Formats: sequence, structure tokens, C-alpha cells
Amino acid sequence: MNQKNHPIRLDDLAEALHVSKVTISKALRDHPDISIATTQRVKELAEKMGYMPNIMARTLSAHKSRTIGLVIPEIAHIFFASIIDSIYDAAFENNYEIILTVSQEQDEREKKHILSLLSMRVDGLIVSVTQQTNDLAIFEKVNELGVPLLFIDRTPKMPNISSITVNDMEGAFNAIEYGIKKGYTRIAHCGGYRNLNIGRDRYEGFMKAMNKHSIPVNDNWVIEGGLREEDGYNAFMKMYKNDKNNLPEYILAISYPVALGIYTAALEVGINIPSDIEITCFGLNTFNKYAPSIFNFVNQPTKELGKKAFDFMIQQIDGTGPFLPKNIVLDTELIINHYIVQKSD
Amino acid sequence: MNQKNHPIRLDDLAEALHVSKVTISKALRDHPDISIATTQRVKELAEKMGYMPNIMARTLSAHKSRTIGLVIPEIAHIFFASIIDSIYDAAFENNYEIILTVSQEQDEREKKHILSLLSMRVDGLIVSVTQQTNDLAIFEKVNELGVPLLFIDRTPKMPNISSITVNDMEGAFNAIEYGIKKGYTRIAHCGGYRNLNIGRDRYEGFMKAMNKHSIPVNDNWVIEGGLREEDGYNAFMKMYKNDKNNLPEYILAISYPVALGIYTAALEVGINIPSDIEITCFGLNTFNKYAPSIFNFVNQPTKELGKKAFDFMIQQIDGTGPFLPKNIVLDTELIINHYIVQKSD
DNA sequence: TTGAAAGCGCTAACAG
DNA sequence: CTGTTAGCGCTTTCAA
Repeated sequence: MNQKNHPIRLDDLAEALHVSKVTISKALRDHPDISIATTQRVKELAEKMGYMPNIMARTLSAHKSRTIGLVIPEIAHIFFASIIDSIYDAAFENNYEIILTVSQEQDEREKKHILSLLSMRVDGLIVSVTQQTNDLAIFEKVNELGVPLLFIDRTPKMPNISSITVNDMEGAFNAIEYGIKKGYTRIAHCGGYRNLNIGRDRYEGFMKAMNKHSIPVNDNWVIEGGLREEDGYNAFMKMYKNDKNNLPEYILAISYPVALGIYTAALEVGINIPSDIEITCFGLNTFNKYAPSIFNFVNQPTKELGKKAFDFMIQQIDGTGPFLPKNIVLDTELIINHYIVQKSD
Repeated sequence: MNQKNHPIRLDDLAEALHVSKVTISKALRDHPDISIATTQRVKELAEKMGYMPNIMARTLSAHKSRTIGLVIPEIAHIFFASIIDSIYDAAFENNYEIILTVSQEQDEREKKHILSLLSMRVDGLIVSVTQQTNDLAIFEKVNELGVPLLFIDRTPKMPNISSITVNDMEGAFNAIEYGIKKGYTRIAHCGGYRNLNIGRDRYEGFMKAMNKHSIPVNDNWVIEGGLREEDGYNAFMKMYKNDKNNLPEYILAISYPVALGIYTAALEVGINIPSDIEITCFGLNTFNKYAPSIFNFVNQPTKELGKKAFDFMIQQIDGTGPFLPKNIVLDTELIINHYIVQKSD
């Protein structure tokens, strides 16, 4: 037996031990049916022969894959990368496998990926939708099939689906209010596209703070755009070209890359960050812990989000969680850069 | 039929069309056995009823999963994220699924992930090893099972396995030589840890260029460290504290984040980047296409690497590629920032 | 051109 | 405590 190029099967172990393959199967899974002695022997042999269960076969017959599908718009983005990291962490600890797919912000891909994941019979689906996702039919299909579904961060309007999001509105509000209290009145918002909840909510938080303190909003300083460095660059240049003698003194940027792009553009035209313009951006406070940065941060709890997402999904799968859809909202934290405070106070 | 909560099967389609499920199965795969008319009808119905093949069942009987396993040390790192992105891209176009696992730089996890992927019967395995991977037994096992294996970027010493890597040595050499030719003599290297090939190769490239042009190496300016922003910050501060009146005029940084950290530290002590110190970093030239940056880049061909990795893997799987192990080395490209050139020339 | 039978490797249900 | 039987949904012979 034990042919080369032919993975060991239950049958091989059964034959070697002169028992049936059912005994082997049960022993390997610590089924109470089997005596401790037998279980022991089976496990030892399995180890020795390098047995690897065939997940395909197991899934086919057990209707459980211990696999969770993940659909993310983009991976080369620290925010998502960090969330993914923590989901993987949690999955690893719980002996689950994650199948990650990347939609590249294209709803067509998103749909195809979801179909693939369903085809692979994942036990559950965690999705962060693309910027263009409008057609919710596919999610309804997931729902109908009884596959647990959870939206994270970006969530379309769907009543019966659970979600875990970040309180972007409050994050933006706090960031702006901080600036106002510091005495700034010329305030800009380089935000995301508003067809998505994160862009919308942050814009709303911005407006709310401005209105609350009766600070006039300069429409030229409210810019809709993407999340990349080049978007920040373009946003600043737009403001600069519009009126180079009237620039904001405080900017809320949608992401760290956008803040960097703003910085680069400012440098190019001879404006200094942070002494001429103070910037707060949404992002992760990793570096900031060790050293001052030139920006303030609206810290997003990505690790917590990932962990919560996984735990919630497991509860859904195991049926131990509540049946009612739940919408969890995580708080952000405003991290002020003391270097900036010293310089500009 | 078409019960709720019960995905459509071949049998369901067969019954509806009054043919056997074999016919359906073949038609769906464009098998020449089946007439065009029938194929047409089958596909239409499948589409209409929302048929999704059960990949588990298919794999079990066909011994092909159209799935490739990927093992990566870390995901929240633009270099890997970008490679992963392009592998996903290629996979998507070829109707392959990628199962990505993250080893978090731990060889224990790496091993467990590989076993999982083998259990899932992936058709091939693409691996970038952790910083601590020493035991190659698991890779030998993969080899024995006849599962195609490919190392990317980080590769252990294994004679019979193919690999695709980046020519880091040459990249560092070119970056340093560029600086030397520009007239710099006070040159620093904020590199990675040298137990890994990338840290070692880049250090080697640095030294080679310095020696070739007989530029003295200041040991205080050759710093080993990590890839993060904080590492750059610390590296600069170390040089600064060592002798604040004698600082390099040109720095080669191991990553974009490290360059940013250097920038922040310099700013803090009143030194201007890029006018006082010019920096070249390893990284990706994405933003640079749209706007000037404050750094030069040793551009790493991540997209190309990912694409090549996937294509090579497919060839292995299909048996159309060469049987001999191949070691592909991709060149880097030095991208000089014209903004810097203008300012400091 | 189509279909019946067998089997992929595993687990669940039920006997012994 | 152990084993027999049946079946998960699909594909691959091989016969019609």
C-alpha cells in the first residue's frame, strides 16, 4: 500500500489496523463511540503515515466545510489588510479556513466571487462591498440559500443582514470639532465618494460639526474622491489652483495615503505640513505609537472589527448566536499628534 | 422541486429537461459528445435556475480543483499585497480560485497552512517563506505528493524547486551608484534584517557599489532593521543621536514606510527631505506615475512577479511547462524623482 | 448522441 | 464499542 503520489485514505489506515474505516473516521474526530485505546492507536498511525483528510470528501458528506468566504474590494490597502489579518488570526485559532477573494472595486467580480464561494460551499460569507455595488440580488440569493452573511465596514442598505461598521460619522465629527475648538475656521474635507456609506457618513459628520459651531463651509474645500495617494495630491492641487491665496488651515483626509498625497502636493508649491496646514486623517494608529507623525489620526479599530466579524460569523454558523440581524458599530479614537500641538499652539 | 435552501443540482436540471444528469454535466462543460442544440438548452436552463456546480463534488470525482494555494508571510505589506493582487487578477481571468493563507512570519503556521491546503486538494502551491523557515521537510512532502510548488520572492535553498525572485542586489547597487555618480559620498543604508535573502542581497548590492567606487562606509550609517515606518524613524534617530553634525546626504531605505519614518524623524529635528537629504527606497512606483514624490524608488515588479508566478503554476499543473525547475529573476527599475533632481541639482 | 453504472473519500444513521 | 449500509453531487468509463 502507501503508494507514492497517492495520499493516505481512511481505508488505508483501516486496513493497516484491521478495523473498519468508520472506526478510523470516528476516532480521528474524537467521537465518544470509540474507546480511548483505539482512538490512540488510530491517531498514532495516522500521524505516522501522514494522513491528511480529504476536505472535499468530508464537506460533501458532512455539509460543513469549516471554511468562510471573504469578499474584499481591495487588499493593497492597509485598512483592509489589517482587518483581513485579524480575521485570519481568529480563523487559525478556531481551525477554520478563510477563502479570500478580491473584487477590485468591481461589482461584476464581486458577484462572480460570491458565486464561486457558494459553489465551494463555504459555511458563511463576510463581505465588504465595492464602491459601485448596487444590485443586491446576489446577496438575497445568499440569504435564501441560508448561508450566513455579514457585511463589514462597507454595507449596502439591506434590512435583514447583520453588519459591523465603524462609526465614521462620529469620527469625522470629533476630528472637525477638535479643529474648531483649536480655533480653525478655514476647514477642508477631502472625503471619499458619497455613494458609499463611509464617504456619506464622514461627510455628514463633517457637516454636523461645522453647522453646530456655525463655521461657514467653503464648497471648494469639500472634495469628493478616492482613497489613494494620488487622490490626495489632486485634491490639494484643485484647491490650490482654485485660489492659491486662500487655502484651508485644517484638512480632514479620508485616508493616510490621501494625507500623504496632500502633503506631497503642498510641498511642491512650498506650503509646509504641519506648520502651515494641520491634517487629520482616517487610518491606523500603528506608527503613531512609537513616534510622532505629521498627521493626526482618526484611529479605526480594524483588529477589533476583524475579530468581532469572525466571532459573530461562527455564532451564526453554529447557531449559538442570536437570530435577529445585528448591526454593530465600533467607535473610532481621535489621536492628536503632540508634535503638531507643540509646533502650532 | 427547486426547494428553498437546497441548491440546484444536476439532477434537478436533468429532471426538468427529461434527460440524464450525465448529459447535463457534459453539456455544461461543452463536451463534444453533446449536440449544440442540447448544450444550448441546458445552459439556458442552468442560467435560469441559478445552477451552481458543487465544487467539492466535482473535485472529488475529477481530481482537479482549479484552485491554487498561496502561503504568504504577511499581508498588510504593500509589496505582498500587490503581488497577491496580481495573482488574484490572473486567477480570475483563468477561472481559478486562490486560497490565500497567511503565516504571520511563523513557520509553525506555515506548515499547518500547507497541510490544510493539501487537504483541500489544491492543484498547486505558491509559497513565500517566513523569516524563520528552516525545516524543509514539509516542502519535500509537497514534492513527493506531486503537487506543483513554486517559491516567490523569499526562497529557501532547495535544489529541485522553481522560484521567482527580484534582483534585489542589482536594485540596491544601482540605487547607490546613482547617488555616487551624483556626487554623494556620505551615504547610508537603512536595510532589512540580513538573515533573509532580501536583506542580505540588498546589503550586498550596497557594499558592492560603495567598494567599486571606493566610497568609505560609515558603520554608523549601515543599519539593520524592520520594514515599518517606526523602523525608519528609529534608524534616523540613531544616526542623529550618534552625531547630529555628521549626517548622511543620501539614504537607501528598504521600504517606502521606512523612508516615511526617516522623513518624520528628520522633520522633527529640523532637517528637510529632500533638500537636505535625498532618499531612495525600495517600493512600488504607483503614485509616482501621477505626481512627484519626495523619494526615488527602486521599483519592484510585483505585478509582473504575480502574473509570472500564476502563469508558471498553470503550466506546471497542465503539464505544458518545462519539467526542469526554473529560477526566474526579475529586474528592478530605478525611478528618479524629477522634482528632487530639479531642487538639488 | 445519449445514458446506466460505478466510484471519488468521507460521514450519518442505524444495527449488532 | 464497532461495523454495515447508504449517500453527498459530480465525472468517467463503457455500453446502447
